[in-house]
Amino acid sequence: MDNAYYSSILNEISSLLKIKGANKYKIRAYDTASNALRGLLEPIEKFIKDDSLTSIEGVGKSIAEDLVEISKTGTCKTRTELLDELDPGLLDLFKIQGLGPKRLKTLYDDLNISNLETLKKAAEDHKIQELKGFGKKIEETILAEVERISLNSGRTPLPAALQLAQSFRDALAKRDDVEQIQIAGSIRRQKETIGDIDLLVASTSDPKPIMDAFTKLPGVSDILVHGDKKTSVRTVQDIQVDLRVIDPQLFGSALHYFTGSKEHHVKLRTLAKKKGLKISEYGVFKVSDPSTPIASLTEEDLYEALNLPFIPPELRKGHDEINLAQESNLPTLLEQQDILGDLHMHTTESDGENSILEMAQRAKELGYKYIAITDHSQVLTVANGLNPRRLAAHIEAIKEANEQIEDFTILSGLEVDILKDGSLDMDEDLLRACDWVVGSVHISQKMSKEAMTERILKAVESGLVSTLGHPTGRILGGRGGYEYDMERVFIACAKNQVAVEINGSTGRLDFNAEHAAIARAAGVKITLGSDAHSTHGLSVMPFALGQARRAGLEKADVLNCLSAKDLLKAVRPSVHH
DNA sequence: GCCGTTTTCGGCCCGACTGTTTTCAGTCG
Repeated sequence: MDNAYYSSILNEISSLLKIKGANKYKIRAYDTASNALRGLLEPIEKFIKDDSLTSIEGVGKSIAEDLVEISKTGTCKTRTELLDELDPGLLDLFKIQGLGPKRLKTLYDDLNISNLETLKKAAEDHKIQELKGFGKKIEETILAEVERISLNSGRTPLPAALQLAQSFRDALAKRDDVEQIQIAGSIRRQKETIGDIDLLVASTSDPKPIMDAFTKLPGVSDILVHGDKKTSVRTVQDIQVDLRVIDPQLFGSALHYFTGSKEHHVKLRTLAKKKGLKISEYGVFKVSDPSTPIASLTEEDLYEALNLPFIPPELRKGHDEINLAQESNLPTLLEQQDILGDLHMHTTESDGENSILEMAQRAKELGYKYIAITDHSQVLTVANGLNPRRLAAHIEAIKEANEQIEDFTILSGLEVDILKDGSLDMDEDLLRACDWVVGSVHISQKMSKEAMTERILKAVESGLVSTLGHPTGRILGGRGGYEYDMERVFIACAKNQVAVEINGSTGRLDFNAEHAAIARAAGVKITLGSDAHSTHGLSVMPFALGQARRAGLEKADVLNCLSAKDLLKAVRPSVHH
């Protein structure tokens, strides 16, 4: 069981406790612990073995006992007792906007509503509006929400959400009364999937016309909230967009508030309180003087008022970033200009749309010093993968192209398939002849965890692979990826000097930040690759960068920060000696 | 339920908006 599983169980307990009407701080304790587990760099089993669960911030005696039980049985008494008492179908009802724990409890107690079906029936029969605290409007909302949820649910991949956010941002930026506009929320934190889009506008004029215009933008299907300071709409893609308009003097504190995460705010505001300060979207205030903010213009000012260094948005997860900031141990995050090359791309030789030279020229325009050309190997017939004869010729063609471009290096390479038995889909001497080899699993993804682990280990131990390409195989918002013992693979990668990739292609973002952070902690180096299939595709690198930053990676962790020469020395010691 | 260079008991972030109210609870972020 991975940490995400433990985290999800605690989260479920929290939801059940809410319906039960438990103490809200007890509920929060389960939420806090759930979030803390997501930030761990080592498997929970390790903490259990060392009897050190309570060293995790937010995990005390009770939750530690729950976790031990979960490791043995997959569940725990706290959870099973709640499920005996409450219907598990209730958990689905949390997706309905406007229904929180209190109203859900009323519906459950008074009308025995415990799932979406019974909820829909009761709303259609107009039973709900008769309940105390409910009315006609809520009943209508419920019906609309049940319909919406059955059609669509879940989070939107970051790349798609960013595109939508930018279109809203650009539309509003044209207005004269909009002095400044910025995308905040989980997009700014580079979360790989997005729940809703948050936009912040700075304006000295009346916010109302701005918010009215916002509700009338193309693509808006519903207006959810329309107040003096905040407006929320839903788009035709069923994504919620929140807009807040604020005085420019308060932009920093508002941006900070609107960027989140919620967990970061709770921790930071608790710290502020201990210092006799109060933080809100309107600034940092002394408790003794709640009328004049001591910081509000920039986020830097806000952190400074708390005697902290600036914490980049990507790190604001409510994990250990505030502690690190207090100790001056925050990582110096990787920047775009630190990335000297792109280490995964395709050309017309397999399934790409552009030539070697076209890719190189575009990469040079983007500011890179080198690229690796990594077309597919032969088993991927659908992608026109290369057999040994064609690869030999391709290596020559890459060398020729390299002669035709100045102050730039084109590395010859291959994205070689890791076959079902762990062997590599190419002759060994040709793999040795390549500068750079991305080893990837594409075919036969359905196999047992044990077999997949052995398969990948064999490739890692071959000494021929530079980096593992899109290491989980997951598709963002699609299939979940194959399972294997990541800890064992990381240990082997560190030992054999094999890196792991953060693949920036918009459908993948694989590894994500959480996996990359765990890999780094295990001593594994990271590579970034666009997996571009055209010159256009080279521009997705910021997504890989975003995951790297969210993982807390520094220059020293990422091989793309090395020169082409040093890069090759960092991997495959038996090939490059 | 968790936590503690103020505390092992008594706290636990802060504000906007809506609908159902007659001054506010519930929800959301």
